[in-house]
Amino acid sequence: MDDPRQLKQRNRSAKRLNRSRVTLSVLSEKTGFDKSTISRVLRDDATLSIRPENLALIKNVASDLGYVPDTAARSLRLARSYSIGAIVPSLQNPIHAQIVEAVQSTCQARGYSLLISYIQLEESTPTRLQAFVQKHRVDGLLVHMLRYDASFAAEMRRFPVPVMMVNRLAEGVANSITVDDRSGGALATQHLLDLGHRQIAHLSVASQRFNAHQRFLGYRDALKAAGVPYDPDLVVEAGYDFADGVAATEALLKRRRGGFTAVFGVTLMAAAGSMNVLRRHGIEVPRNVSVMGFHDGLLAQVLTPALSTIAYPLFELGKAAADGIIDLVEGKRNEVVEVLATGVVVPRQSTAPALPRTRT
Amino acid sequence: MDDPRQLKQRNRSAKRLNRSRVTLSVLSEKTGFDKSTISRVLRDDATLSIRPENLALIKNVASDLGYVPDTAARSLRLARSYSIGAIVPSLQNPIHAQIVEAVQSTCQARGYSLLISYIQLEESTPTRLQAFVQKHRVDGLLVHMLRYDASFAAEMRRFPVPVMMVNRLAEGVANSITVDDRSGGALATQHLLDLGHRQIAHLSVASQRFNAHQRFLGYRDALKAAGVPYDPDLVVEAGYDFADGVAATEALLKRRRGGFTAVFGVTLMAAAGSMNVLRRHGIEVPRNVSVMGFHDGLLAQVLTPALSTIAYPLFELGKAAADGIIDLVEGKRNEVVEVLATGVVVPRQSTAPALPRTRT
DNA sequence: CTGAAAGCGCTAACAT
DNA sequence: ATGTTAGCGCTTTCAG
Repeated sequence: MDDPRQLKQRNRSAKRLNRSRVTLSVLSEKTGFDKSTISRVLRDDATLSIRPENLALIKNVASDLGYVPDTAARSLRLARSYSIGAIVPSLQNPIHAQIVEAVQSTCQARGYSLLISYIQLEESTPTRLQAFVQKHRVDGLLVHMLRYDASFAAEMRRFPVPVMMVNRLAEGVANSITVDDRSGGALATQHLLDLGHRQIAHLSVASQRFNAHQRFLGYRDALKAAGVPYDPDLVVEAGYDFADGVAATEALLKRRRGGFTAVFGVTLMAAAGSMNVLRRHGIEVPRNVSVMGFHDGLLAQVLTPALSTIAYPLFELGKAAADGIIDLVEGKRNEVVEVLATGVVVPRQSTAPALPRTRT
Repeated sequence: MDDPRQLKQRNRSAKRLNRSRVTLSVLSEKTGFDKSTISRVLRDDATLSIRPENLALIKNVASDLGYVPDTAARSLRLARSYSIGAIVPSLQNPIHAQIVEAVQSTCQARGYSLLISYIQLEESTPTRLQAFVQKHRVDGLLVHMLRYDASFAAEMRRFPVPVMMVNRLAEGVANSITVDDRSGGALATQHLLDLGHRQIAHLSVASQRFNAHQRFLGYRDALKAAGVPYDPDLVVEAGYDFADGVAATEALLKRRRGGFTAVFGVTLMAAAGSMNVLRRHGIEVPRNVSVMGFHDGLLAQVLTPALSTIAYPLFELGKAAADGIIDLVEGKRNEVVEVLATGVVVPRQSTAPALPRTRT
């Protein structure tokens, strides 16, 4: 009864469909033990007691035959899938790509797989998210979005599985993980103040709903703390992209030609746009004007001059998100509200001490 | 019998686990029809004949209740999952991110979901890939890799599901979709030749196994066609990254100071590194030296001067890959070997006509 | 220390 | 024009 029996099943015909999967039943036939026993052995079920020799036998046969439990059957039986769903706008944005990678590796480390869906913001109605959850039986949902509206939050609460917002302020939604953009904005501004700059322009963002608005508040915090009066004329509402940085800086130059010695852009891209315009106008960076970005990335290093910026805890964000949602799923936590500290100033070539008496 | 019966199951207790799923059985109770009938209705099974009124009834109830078929049960029953696995090295690389997005949207459009796995090259043994396939029951596998070795190819052939290489030359592996890098390299070189350049340096790549080697061959093709003798001294073996571009260009400058009027980098990043070094040495781009990259992307537009480059059919690549693997899965094709044409020259500010008589 | 049985939700073959 | 049945591969009582 302990002896593995040899079964011949060499139907290696052209039909690959026929290729018999190694299931528990197969292992049962080979080893003589019951499916249920084998299942428990392979899952290291502590409640099972079995002779060490038999345990070893079963494990060996399983690994020799390359047994891999079937996720579908498992999900069906357990009514859960050991997978997490992530709603992501686009991976083109390296910020998101980096977060997603961290999420993925953390999930993997904790035995979950990650199912990514690129539902666009407009289409991401609760109904669609519900359907996604139900269809794939994901155990939890991570939502990265550019913004969200309030009615959304209400629906989120009565979701069949835990939901968590990533990198978004989420009033009304129970679980979220964000970064303290405000103190990040202050940090960036402080860096410029430390270099002696007093006329610091800020390329901001239109809506108060965006994260970036917090950076603006941090900008004001730092000015205030340094006793530098806030001048609304130095703030231009822009956006996240290169083109936004270009447009905002053009506007700034038109509005006050030369009346600033530094620019703090909301974004790497916006700052890059700014540098581009400055150079086109013959304004040298950092000699005449210093430029500071936000977020770190390849882009910052590749620009000439390399962009000074704030390192943003993207990896930590992704990891915390994955850990958070899995904790929720496993009931290890009932609520997750985390605010990560922003990173650190990464000084590079785009910022330099303010020229004394520069009042062009 | 046609009348929907009202069932009370309002156990909206704190336990969300209890929240009863809408399954075929539930629909069966509500409508009075059998599960199997409902299943066939909902899948628009052509072999089923049913009264239009009943069909409508069933469909309505299903949608009212928000029925969503359970993927796990379906996979188990059908022994397939309607999902495609993708083995990707990293999404940090925007090239990959873009391809993956195209793959994803194409899969979605054809009713498949995409399961991404970041198995690293070193870990991507056939055994691991097998396990991945078996575990998730993916119907097909898309493999993006930086390189592969020959033994790999052999194992690939007897996989339980179709496998396809994306953007890799794959001798031995049946299915692949690649881009004609060679003519792309020729195109890039031709652009510089057209501008009057004759001393065109090329930052190449070390191994012949890389795609980029094809670009080098294209470079030689174009030179030959133009009757410009190939000078090995103008070719520096580098790599894909910014730092590689920096190092290679430094080497080039040391080797022959000024003996070239243009640089063709294998990559956007390498070209960016090159521009950086050139500027540091006081060599103006494009006035003194023109620089040409390969692949298009945000990066190219953001650099100053904006980088001239070759648009690469990234989206098409992803789409063709997804379509190919799904065709294989569905038996619509038995083999997929596609080579896409490279894109087109995107001229920007980093290339300009060669100065006449520049023989520094 | 181990086995038998039931059932998750679905679909396909075979009944009516 | 619809219903019945069986079973995909797994885990969980409950019995020995």
